[in-house]
Amino acid sequence: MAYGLALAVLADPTRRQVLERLREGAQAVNAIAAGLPVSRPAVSQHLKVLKQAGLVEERSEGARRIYSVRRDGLLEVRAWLDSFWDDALDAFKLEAERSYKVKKGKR
Amino acid sequence: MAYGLALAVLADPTRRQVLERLREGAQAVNAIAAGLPVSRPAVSQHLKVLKQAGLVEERSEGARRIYSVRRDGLLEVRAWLDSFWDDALDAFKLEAERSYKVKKGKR
DNA sequence: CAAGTCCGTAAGCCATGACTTACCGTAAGC
DNA sequence: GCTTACGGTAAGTCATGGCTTACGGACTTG
Repeated sequence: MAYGLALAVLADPTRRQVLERLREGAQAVNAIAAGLPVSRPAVSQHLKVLKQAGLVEERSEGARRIYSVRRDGLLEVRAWLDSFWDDALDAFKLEAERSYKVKKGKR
Repeated sequence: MAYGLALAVLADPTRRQVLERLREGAQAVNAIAAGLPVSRPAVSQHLKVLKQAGLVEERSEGARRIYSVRRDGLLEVRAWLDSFWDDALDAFKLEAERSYKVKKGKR
């Protein structure tokens, strides 16, 4: 239902780079900012927006804030895209979620 | 590969409304603009951008330009989202495409 | 061919948002 | 307790882009 906000947030290339960094695993803000072409405060701002959109989640670890991808947020966008295949929607969602759980279980 | 452009394009609410109108079937520009809260030229501009991003396609029918959704463009975005499930990606894509064809064939 | 429809493009306005530097609170280490 | 890392927030700048009105070209119809 919040796919609109998520899409607006995913529109920014820097923000997508942040997400891609997090794809490899949860990281602190400094670690994320290292290697990105923008300043650390800029990354902080992006993380705030990503969090509001439900695309990342934050956990405190001492003085550090560890961010990680929140896949449910991405699923909402996926669901909207799937809706363009109309009645195939339900099949998509079910299969997708089932596949994911199966994969996870295997590890 | 062009998912970046597609995401930037999908970020705009009006543009998504245009797409949603087209979900019900191919339409001419006037028909699309009717019911939308913006002017017809604005719709034209959005259609241009949507076309550049590969999200719609255009066909001429006399003086009218008929636009329709180009699902392959949406699939690129889907594929990128799926990549956040890493190796589950291939399974998703295969299942999704297969499901779609099955559904289509049933009609 | 003249009048009317369809729609793309140009020009200009204005709001939004991405970025920077500067600053401040909080936690950790010597 | 001081100093140093960590990172969120404020303020200000600047570019981007979505919208409008005005215009012009292409096709259709009488």
